[in-house]
Amino acid sequence: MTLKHHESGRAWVAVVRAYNTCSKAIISRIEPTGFSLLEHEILINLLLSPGQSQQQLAMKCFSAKSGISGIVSKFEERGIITRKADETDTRKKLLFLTDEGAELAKINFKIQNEIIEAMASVYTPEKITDLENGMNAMTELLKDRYL
Amino acid sequence: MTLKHHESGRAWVAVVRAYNTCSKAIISRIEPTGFSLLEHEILINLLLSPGQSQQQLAMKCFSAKSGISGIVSKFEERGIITRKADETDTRKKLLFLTDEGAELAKINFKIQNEIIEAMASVYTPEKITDLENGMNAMTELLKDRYL
DNA sequence: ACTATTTAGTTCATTTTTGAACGAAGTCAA
DNA sequence: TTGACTTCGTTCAAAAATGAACTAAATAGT
Repeated sequence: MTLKHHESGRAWVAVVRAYNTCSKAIISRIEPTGFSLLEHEILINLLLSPGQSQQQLAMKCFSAKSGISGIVSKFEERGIITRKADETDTRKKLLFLTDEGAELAKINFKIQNEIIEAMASVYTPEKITDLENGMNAMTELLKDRYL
Repeated sequence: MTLKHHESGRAWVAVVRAYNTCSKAIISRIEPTGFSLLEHEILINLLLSPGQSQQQLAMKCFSAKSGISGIVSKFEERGIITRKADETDTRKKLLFLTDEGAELAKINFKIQNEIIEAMASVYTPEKITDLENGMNAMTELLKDRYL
């Protein structure tokens, strides 16, 4: 075994760097809104896909459902989101942004979009699509083989 | 403003999914070694680049230097790493794996390599290089513009 | 040489995140 | 229907990560 990264290792390090740098950029830009990165992601997810359950949200945000539960409760008290019992499955609580929540979410969405568009500008549109397909293929492979 | 992701947004979501899925895969595979993900990354970083300071390590691992400090102290007590004062700057403590530490680090490195090689297999080698270059370009752009 | 500023590492209090246990609700098979 | 099993959300204690204050050491400007 060699003690150096192969091409794939270097490429993955680059992905990790980009991911973390982007996270820091988003965190610093959303800081004035008062939301944490996880809160921000919850808002954006509900803006784009209203009516999700907390479990679904936890999976999409890659965080524990206990954490989602707490933030969602807090947001409900603040009047940012509402929980509606699923009629076909009363265990589930379907989440929706209130009008006020949607306004706040849109602000965060805009900030994030600006950063992501800037990142994407280093690529051509075809390469962007390639990137999406490649990353999705990697994810599926990992899930099949390692999870 | 639309309420849907553009191509770039979808691509970035794919990157985030791949990143998080890969993290989970690594975590589950290194679990038997008893090291956390951050500990794992410290080991691999020191294996590939011995003699780093704690600050450098913190930046490479994208985590707070206080956390690095604690883990490094623990590792030193366990005999996994040694701290050597930098001769030209006595504030700095240069970190090296002991022989035992290097053995452990190699095990973790192998596990991680296997996963990353598998991910890379969905791409051609040229595309891997493209990916690396693109991600590095994104990182530099973000640092320039947002950090 | 002297002060002001910056940098490296530690410590500790706080915040965030996680995981396990639990109750309530749904599913499935006998 | 019953009983076993799974899933959804909550709670809470434990673990992990962070940020600010601090000491010591280096650097820069005067």
